[in-house]
Amino acid sequence: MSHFGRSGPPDIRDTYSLLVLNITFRTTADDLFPLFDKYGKVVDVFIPRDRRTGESRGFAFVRYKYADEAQKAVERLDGKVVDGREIMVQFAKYGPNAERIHKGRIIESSSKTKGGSRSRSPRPRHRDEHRDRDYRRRSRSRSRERSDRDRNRGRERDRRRSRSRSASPDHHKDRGRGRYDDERRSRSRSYDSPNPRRSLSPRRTPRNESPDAHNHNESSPVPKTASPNGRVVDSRSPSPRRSDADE
DNA sequence: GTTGAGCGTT
Repeated sequence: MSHFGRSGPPDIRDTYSLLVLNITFRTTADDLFPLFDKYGKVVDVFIPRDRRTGESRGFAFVRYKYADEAQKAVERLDGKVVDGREIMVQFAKYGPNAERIHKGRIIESSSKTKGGSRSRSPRPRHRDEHRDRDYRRRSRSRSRERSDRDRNRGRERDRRRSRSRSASPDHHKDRGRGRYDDERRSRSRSYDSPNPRRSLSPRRTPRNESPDAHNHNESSPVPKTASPNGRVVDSRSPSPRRSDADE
């Protein structure tokens, strides 16, 4: 789905994929193409977008025809400020089919049965990792907090993130229980009180006519329960007055 | 209208 008019990947037989990160959400392939094409022959520029919203995910894939040009583009465009945002250009590590990529080129996994785990290098060496690492670590800390907070209202976003970076497999279990627990707690706070009768007592609304007020007092829609003491107790409204008198 | 770690489409 690039501006080339071709559907899907054009030809990945001898192309070198570059991953462009930290780009703006409004940056399109057309904006990156002229930038990358100046440093070499760009075969295709693809920007993954969200299936539902269709918004850009913040990164793009640029495929070069030659590795040397791709390498040059990486060193040239990496760190370049595009649209007011510093982009990060690096060789793609993973292919479209989850195939491993070596130096940007796709390597057939069937050729070699290498049990290379993707999480082997969570943070490949960067150009300036001595200070970049600390900077990014701090930045990610804030992100994590924000993500955890936003996860309460938007889980789909998180699901999209958890493609390979799944935090912990225990979350899927805790999620269901935690959600129910939250509801139960909320319910408990709302209804269950240290003293339910006192809670309902202050709810005196003489002017506010109850839903059953228009039903006339002769026919009460609410059955009244007679206490052993002989006192009539309303099962729906536990007699605020009596409660007040007793207490 | 927002967001900011990461790896991809017919």
